[in-house]
Order: sequence, then structure tokens, then C-alpha cells
Amino acid sequence: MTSVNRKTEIISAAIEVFAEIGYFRATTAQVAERAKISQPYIFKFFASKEALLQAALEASWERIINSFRLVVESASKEQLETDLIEAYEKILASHHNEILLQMQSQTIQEPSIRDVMREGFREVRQIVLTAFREAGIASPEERTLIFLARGMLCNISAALDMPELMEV
Amino acid sequence: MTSVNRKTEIISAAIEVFAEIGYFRATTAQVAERAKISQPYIFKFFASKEALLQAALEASWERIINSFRLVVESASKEQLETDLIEAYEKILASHHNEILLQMQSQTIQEPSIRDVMREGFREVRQIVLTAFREAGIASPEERTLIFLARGMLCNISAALDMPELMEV
DNA sequence: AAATAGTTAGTGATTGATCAATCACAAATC
DNA sequence: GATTTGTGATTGATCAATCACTAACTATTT
Repeated sequence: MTSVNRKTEIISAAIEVFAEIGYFRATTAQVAERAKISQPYIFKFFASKEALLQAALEASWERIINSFRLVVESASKEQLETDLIEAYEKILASHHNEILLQMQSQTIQEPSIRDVMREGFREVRQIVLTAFREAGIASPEERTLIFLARGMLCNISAALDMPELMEV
Repeated sequence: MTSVNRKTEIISAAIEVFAEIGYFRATTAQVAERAKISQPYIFKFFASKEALLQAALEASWERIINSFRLVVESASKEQLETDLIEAYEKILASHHNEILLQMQSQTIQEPSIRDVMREGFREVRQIVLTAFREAGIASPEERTLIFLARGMLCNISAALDMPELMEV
């Protein structure tokens, strides 16, 4: 097992455990158990529990950003927005825990966590806004706002299992 | 000091402490200190820390719901949506902690907390949807979805101190 | 092929601190 | 004297992080 693979495994385990139990309530022992390693071994890869959360959040943002970049590169101007929505819904379905962890982290006050969250939102917004502009969509700022807003309500709809929130 | 006032004070203290520190990390001793009572005394009013969170959430939803009902009763049809937005922004400015606590609770898995959150969203959505319908607004379901979605992005914008998320 | 040395992978045991909740009790008020 | 209001002390459980240690693997020399 290479070191980088082991690190990835720990991050995956942390995403699951933090999302299911809540970051502050979850224990590093639970993460270790999920990753099938000993509890102290986590600290060979991450300086602290908070550093592990940070790494988990970076991984989750990267997935969204990579997915959106792919869509922007390949989608037609007419399909751009619907393809972005579809890409996000796929992530929400396949990596629900990463979204739950992001939702949690929106209210975590630690500076390092706040920074990751802000940078994630900033970058996603920039990708969408630039793509909308280059596609010649009218009122790109307003449309970007609505796109992000629908995404956030979609998260809540999924987290609380309230599909009616997204029904028209 | 009447029992009901004391209870209200504890709830106010809990909202502050839970919002600032995070529900799972915050301690009942911190809530007690904020309420200027002893830590055990909390448990004369609330059976558990979770019951206290539940009461805090109920209070926060009630504020929003009462405010929206007032707007719906008095606003003109043309001003309805802007007045609702204004009412929500006022709450967000004056009771930021209540919104932060709601955001946290969107991902807390305990059944009693989930139930409070679902009921809160359900009721707010119903009030807005009914008001939009009765005001003769076109596509009331779609407009309600957008209204709620913008509200959720507004929460995040405030929580992360990212005003650019709401700029057009 | 065998021995040696060095590096990487991984764990058991511990610790100091922390916390929700209980209980017995005191003080104030009615 | 009885009810209400309120607290000190305690407890059993829990946790992040550290430390000392072992096992396994790799490379080099003999």
C-alpha cells in the first residue's frame, strides 16, 4: 500500500464518518475503524483532526470543480446550464456524503475550514459565471446566482429528504 | 424570575453558544455560563442537551414564520415578494445566530432535530406558496422555489462572509 | 545466498482533559 | 411547613494526541 493511497483511503473514511455522525461528534477512532487502520496511524498522515477535515473538504470541492470544468469544455451553449445541473445532481447522488460534509462546514468557524469553503464557493462561482458569459447567456450574474441558489436548496432538499422543496 | 422566562433565557443562551461554537462541541456548562445559571439547572428545564437544541430551533422557526405571516397579512400584492425578502433580511441581520443554528441543524441526523427542521421548512414553504397563489403571481411553485433558494444562498453568503455570492 | 543496515508501515498503551447527566442538598418564597 | 428555585460535588464515559515500540520491506555488502 503506497502512502498516497493510504492517505486517500483515510480521507474517504473521514468523509463518510464525519458526514454521518457530524464532524465534532465523530471520533478519530471511528474514522480509523472505517479505514481499517489503527487510530494513532491517522496522525502519521494528518497533523490533527481539523487537518483531516480540511483535506476531506478539498477533495470534495475538487470533484465538483473538475466535473464542472469538463461540462464547460464540452457542452453546447444551449445545453450548458442543464448539463451543469445534471452534473451536480450526479455528484449529489453518488457522493452525498461529500455534500453533507460541505453543508456542515458552512457553519464551522475555524479559519482553515472557512478558507477552504470560501475558496471552493469562489472558484465554482467563477467557473459558472465565466461559462455563462462566454455562452452569451443574458444577465449572467443573475443566472449564476440563481444556479448556485438552486444548488443550495437542492442540498437541503436531499439532506432533509424533502423532495417537495424542489418540486414545481 | 418566572419559570417560563428562565426557560426563554436558557434558550437564548443556547442559540448563541450553539451557533458560535457548534452544537456538538458546545457544552451545557457554556450555555449555563451565558445564561448566568449553574450547569445542572439547565436540566430542570430540558431533559437533555438535544431537547434544548430542539426548543432553540422551534423558537427560531417561530420567529421566521410569525414575521412572514405578518407580511402576508399586510403587504400589497405588488410588494409581497420584496417585503418577504426584506423581512427575512431583517431577521438575518438581527438574529444571525438563529440562522446559523438552523444551517447546522440541516445536517444533524437525530430524528427529533430532523423533524423540527422539516416542519419548519414545510410551514415556511406553505405560507409563501399560498401567499404567492393568492396574490395571483405567475408560476407560484417556481417562484416559491426561487424565493427559498435565494434565501438559502443568502444564509451561506452571510455565514461565510461572502457578499459576492449575492451580488448581481 | 546469507547477513547487515536502514527505512517504511503500523500498533498498543497511555494520558490529561473534557462532558452530560445525576443526586443530594441549601436557600428562598409562599 | 411546604413548594419552588437553585447549586456543589461527583461520576462514568469519552477522546485527541503522544510515545515507545514492533514488523515488514528494501538495498547493499559479503
